Amino acid sequence: MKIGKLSALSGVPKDTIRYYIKIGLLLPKLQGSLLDFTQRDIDDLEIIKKLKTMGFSLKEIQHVFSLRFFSNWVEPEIINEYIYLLQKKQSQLTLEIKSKQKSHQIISEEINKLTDINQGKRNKLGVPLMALQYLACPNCGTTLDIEQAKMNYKYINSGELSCICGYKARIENGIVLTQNLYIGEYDKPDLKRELYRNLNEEFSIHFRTCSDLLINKLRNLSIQPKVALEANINGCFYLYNHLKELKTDCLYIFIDKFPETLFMYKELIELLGLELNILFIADASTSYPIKHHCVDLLISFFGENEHMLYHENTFLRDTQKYYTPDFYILGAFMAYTQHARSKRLIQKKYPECSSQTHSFEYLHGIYSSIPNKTFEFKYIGDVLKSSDNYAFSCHVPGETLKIYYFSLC
Amino acid sequence: MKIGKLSALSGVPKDTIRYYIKIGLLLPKLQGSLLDFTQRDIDDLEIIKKLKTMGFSLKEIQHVFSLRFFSNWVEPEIINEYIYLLQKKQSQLTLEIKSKQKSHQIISEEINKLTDINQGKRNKLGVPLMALQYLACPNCGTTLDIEQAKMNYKYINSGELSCICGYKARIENGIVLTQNLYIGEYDKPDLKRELYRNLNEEFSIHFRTCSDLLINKLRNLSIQPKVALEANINGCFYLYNHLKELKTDCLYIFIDKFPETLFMYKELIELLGLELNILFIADASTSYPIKHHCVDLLISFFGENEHMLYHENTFLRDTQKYYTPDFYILGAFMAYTQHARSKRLIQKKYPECSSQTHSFEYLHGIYSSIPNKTFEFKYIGDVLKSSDNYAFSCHVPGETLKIYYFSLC
DNA sequence: CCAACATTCACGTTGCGTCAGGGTCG
DNA sequence: TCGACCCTGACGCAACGTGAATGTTG
Repeated sequence: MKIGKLSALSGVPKDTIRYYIKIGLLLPKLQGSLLDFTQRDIDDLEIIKKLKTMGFSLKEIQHVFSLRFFSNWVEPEIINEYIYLLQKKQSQLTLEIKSKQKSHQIISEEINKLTDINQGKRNKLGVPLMALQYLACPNCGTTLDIEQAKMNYKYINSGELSCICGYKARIENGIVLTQNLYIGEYDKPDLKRELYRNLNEEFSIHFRTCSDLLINKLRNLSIQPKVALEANINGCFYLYNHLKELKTDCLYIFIDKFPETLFMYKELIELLGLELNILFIADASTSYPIKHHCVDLLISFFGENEHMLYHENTFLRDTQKYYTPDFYILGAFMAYTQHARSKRLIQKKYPECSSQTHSFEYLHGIYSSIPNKTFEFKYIGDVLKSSDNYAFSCHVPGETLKIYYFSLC
Repeated sequence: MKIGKLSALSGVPKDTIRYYIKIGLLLPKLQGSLLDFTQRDIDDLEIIKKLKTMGFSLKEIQHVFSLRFFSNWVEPEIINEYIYLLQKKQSQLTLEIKSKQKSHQIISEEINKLTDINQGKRNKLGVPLMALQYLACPNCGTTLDIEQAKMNYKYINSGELSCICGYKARIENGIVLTQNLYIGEYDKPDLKRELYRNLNEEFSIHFRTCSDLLINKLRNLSIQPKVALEANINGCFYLYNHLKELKTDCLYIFIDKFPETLFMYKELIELLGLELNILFIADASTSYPIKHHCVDLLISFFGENEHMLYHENTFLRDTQKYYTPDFYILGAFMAYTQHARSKRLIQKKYPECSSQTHSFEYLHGIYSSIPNKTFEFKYIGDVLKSSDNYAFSCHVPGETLKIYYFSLC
């Protein structure tokens, strides 16, 4: 009988049979180079199957086979040894069963804990009163009037913002909505946070490494910021993952072109029950209703990558007017080499894209040219392949996407 | 904190921690080339431990970590996904528990079956009546007288054998005991069959391969033997492992220098309940109380190796007178190369040993010189290392012990 | 200067699965 | 000549353990 037939007969894959032969569990005859199985081999295979269902390893089965082969299976000592093996295996199984039951129970406890988790305090957020001093008309720079405001002791929930020059905006659900809506067709709000679901391992590790570097830098800053800004949070929202570590005496301005994205994150942040001052602004331009020269920290976690998909210049240049003289930037950036095909794919997919997209040299040039500031960066690693929907779905597998952490102080 | 401290603190081996780092589960800071762990790493490690006790694989833990890292652990969708993972793991555990319980039960059944096994019929053996025609005085070749015999319809259990020349032997417990007792000090009866316990794998496989070849040859012989002989069974007893396959119309003569060994095997064989004609002879010489020219099959399964430890010549030469003209031999032999140190160790340990011990060339020469016979052999494989107590405890590890199957027809 | 740490690298474990590359048979 | 078999050999997985060779620190 050839191997195919034995396999069909016994239900054991051919490779497995060959493996058993290799380790000496089965010793079929050879006809030339062909294996030739007999009834003995069929019987042996059945015994192997049985011992395997009992939980024996192949090595242990070897041992049983050798007992069997050299003993006619009648010698009391041998039978007793076999029974001993069986009993040992049984008690081993008992232990394993107990351990698995324990695991089962621990999981039950964990599930119970989780169903409680959302019962914690919930902290409804809005435009913090302390943020009002930073609001200003983007056209004339004067303070904005507020009408029909609904508020509590700490937050404004809704109202109408206006300037004598005619600029208008409103607060809805605690979020500042300007009249600069995104009308492009090349981006959509990521309300399911899918970006964070399909992270491949390589990217994820570099991502977290950057993240660690950034949070450590933030912790050890000699001067703590008063006003921090993170924009383009639909693309990647760094501070969201570190809210618990943030100081409460700072104003955090989170800007995105999609109100939906902001609403989503606001609700999620409310679940955390934190006492943070957060100003959410929905605006698709770079003319924000905030005062000039008041932001002293910019978080740009792949923010420049995102920004330059829709603008020719860097976010830094487009928003330069908002920063204090001694502001600083912490961020991360991903870059392709100059002539990477991935780059051209991006430019095709995003027609508004900068000609300098994903160019670290360009970023370096711009950031280094800021007077009185030091641009520092660290090369973190390469990603050779991105998951679908990631890196803007334009990463040609095999091309190196370099990940950088940087700071401008 | 350095790795040693974290290891001591958490109870997780250093190598394991390093492994977790390698696969990106832990991402500690680096200080030069030294790892520097913080509270975050301690927490992560605790979570890993917990998830592992729940039965998650490291890859699954990776996934949980990524959920945790990117979600603040409050987003309902993420929490639900985690709960889903937990539940999936639980049902997987349930399946595993059931499977193990099944295994446990199967083992119980097997143990029950085994306790019944020895209840089978038992067949008390003795000197078969049909063997009497082959008994003869080794001195004068005449038939032997039997006195004070105890017997049933088939076997003689005890009695006194004598020849007019003065030769004496007796039957005790169904075994023929001559007056040639082993008085040497270099061998002992192996009543625990320890030889077969410590077989290493390599040897075992070759052993079984030889065994298969031999039994197949035996099955396919054109002329079935009438009288088969196997001696030196204390060293290795081939036919014992194949009794169920033997024809019942043949006389099997099993000879050994130790009555104890024969008694042991006789009892074991009785457990099998077979209807075989077996003549057990205890004799330390090669002058057996059997007729000349009556044996037509000799089984020499490493028998020559054993014999030549105590005799200068081969067993074949020493017992040539007992064979019919058209007898044949089936056997196996193990050999060292000419100047192997293992060989010299054997000669030191067994001072009565042949100068040609373990020499396949010598065996080949002797066996090939038998007129009208063909010596065929097959090289089976090498053994580089023998277990303790095996190959006469003289195998220098690394030296090749060659295994041969052979036949003389 | 030595011991006690640390690092990287590579290979072994178990029970196969999965190619790649090539042979043989009808 | 093609497909259906067969062979050997190598590599991969999980979760580390175990060395060896080679720093680094107190």
